[in-house]
Amino acid sequence: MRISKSFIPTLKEVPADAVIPSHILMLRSGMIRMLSAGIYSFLPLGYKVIKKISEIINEEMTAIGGQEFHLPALNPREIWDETGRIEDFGDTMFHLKNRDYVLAPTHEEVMTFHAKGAMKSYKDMPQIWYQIQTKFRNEARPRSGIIRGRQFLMKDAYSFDSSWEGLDESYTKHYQAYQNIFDRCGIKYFVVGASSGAMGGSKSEEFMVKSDAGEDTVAYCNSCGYAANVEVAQSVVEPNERSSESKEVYEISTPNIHSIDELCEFLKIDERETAKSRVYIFDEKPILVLMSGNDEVNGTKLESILGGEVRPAHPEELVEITGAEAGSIGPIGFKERILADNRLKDGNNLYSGANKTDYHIGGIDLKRDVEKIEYFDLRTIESGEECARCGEPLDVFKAIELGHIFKLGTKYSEAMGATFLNENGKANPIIMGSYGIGVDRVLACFIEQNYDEKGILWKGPLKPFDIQLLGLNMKKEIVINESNEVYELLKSEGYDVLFDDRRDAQAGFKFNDAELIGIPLQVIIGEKNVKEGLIEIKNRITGERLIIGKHLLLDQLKEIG
RNA sequence: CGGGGCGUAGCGUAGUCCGGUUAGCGCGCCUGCUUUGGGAGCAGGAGGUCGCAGGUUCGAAUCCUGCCGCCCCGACCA
Repeated sequence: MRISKSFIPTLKEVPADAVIPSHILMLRSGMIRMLSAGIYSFLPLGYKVIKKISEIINEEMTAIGGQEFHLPALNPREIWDETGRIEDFGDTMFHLKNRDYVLAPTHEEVMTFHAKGAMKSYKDMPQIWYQIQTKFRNEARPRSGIIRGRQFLMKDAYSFDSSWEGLDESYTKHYQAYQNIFDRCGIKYFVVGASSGAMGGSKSEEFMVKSDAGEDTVAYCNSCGYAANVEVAQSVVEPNERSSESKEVYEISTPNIHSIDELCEFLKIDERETAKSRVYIFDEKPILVLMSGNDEVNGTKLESILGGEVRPAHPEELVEITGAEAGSIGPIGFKERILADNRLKDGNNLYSGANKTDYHIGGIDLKRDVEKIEYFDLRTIESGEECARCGEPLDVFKAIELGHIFKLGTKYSEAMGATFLNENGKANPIIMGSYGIGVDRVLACFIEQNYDEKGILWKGPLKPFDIQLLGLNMKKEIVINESNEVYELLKSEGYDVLFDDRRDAQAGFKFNDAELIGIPLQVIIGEKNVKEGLIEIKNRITGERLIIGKHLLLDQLKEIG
């Protein structure tokens, strides 16, 4: 493709609104442009890569028996009412104003709708159906360029099985297909156990990419490979030691002390001698959650223990419930349910709030003084804690979710009445799985993992072109002729070539553009070399230059690769 | 949704606190000449509802009010 006839609007300067590398580079290299917050257009160069990713996904899905669909983004509200997910999604779902339609954020409902009545017999299954299409979510805060948008390209697959063993098989197939897909794309990733959240179902795993731009936090053990979203991650934390003697409970005046750090500073004590209180509302009733020191409550763990959603109590509610403001709340005298983290188990001589603003209580013995107390693993784990599997220190870092596979079970088939007849002629709900990949995130993640100060470093099958051909002075007849000739030659050999044939651009300008776009191989036609029958090949990644006789060009390119 | 920042030409920005020429600069764009292996030089030129609306004032990019948009942190996130 000739650049002079293409639309590849590169930018020399960094757009003010872009912050993370992939966003900056996609804008600068002319792959995307923003239309509105979280809504991006793919320009030809960007879309070309998207299609390459899609093609890899298609091949791997076909390999496990997947069949591609094209589904409506516009959905009647009823099918979402059937599964109750209008409420689950809440404000995250887009609703149309002038007709009772929603914009689909995912496609369990539509796929189940089609499976219903079509999968009549156990003989009709297994099936794997998938699509690669735009999804819509009314994200409260889009961010990080393409990584979190209000509309995004997602591949989602659904498996339909007549038995739980069949689901296991479909799940395993997808797991393997996903590994193939990400490996082929050249993405460095890892797999974590995850919470299935509002999707429902039992087992789920996420394919993650380590990145500061990520929105998930994961724990990873470099030693044994244990990996889990911090929502569910566990570590070994021994309960605090119990002193041999319990002091009496006593009240302390602690004016303007609101945090554990302030309390420790004020009383000259260690944070492990304190019990932090958090009040949550579950099922319209308050629950006190006690944590050791500054340990953070893990909301996901709390919700799975309680079996439902919780929310933190508002400041006004705190006063109403406990009689004290935040910072002075504690277990002594708290009349509702009390949960405590395992680390506090049977602790004594603890300091906590007095349920009286600006007062704390010391000498608390949880065993003696707090009758109804239930202990659970409620902590959010931290970097450096011991791996629950092998005991080595865990690494905790941010990551981007690229893929997510779920064993859905019968949540959707039951809700929508999608049943089949089994061997005994009995109607059973179809057993489903759901498997997603953020296609445009694959692009962003690849760039996050492959760039330098000059631009993108493409390699492998995602590269938008094989070779960038630079004609350095396209006003000189000799360079024009030579580069046109080389262009035709490379094309005829099957290379996909981006030909910088711009007449007015300076050499340095072309070099910088080529490095920004980042095609792995550059073939450079300069006047001096042409006159000596020479041609230059440059490796974008290593910067290595080779000047060779023109007749050796094809051999040399084959050798490189 | 809470907190913070920003909005001036296609891009990046100065000016805004403290109101007062014709809103300035760099890049890009157009014309011509020169240059041609690391983001060219000279000359000439085009391009602005200063986010929108209202208000204060003799006078508003600048002050006030409301709204909209974008970015960052947080909350939320199948």
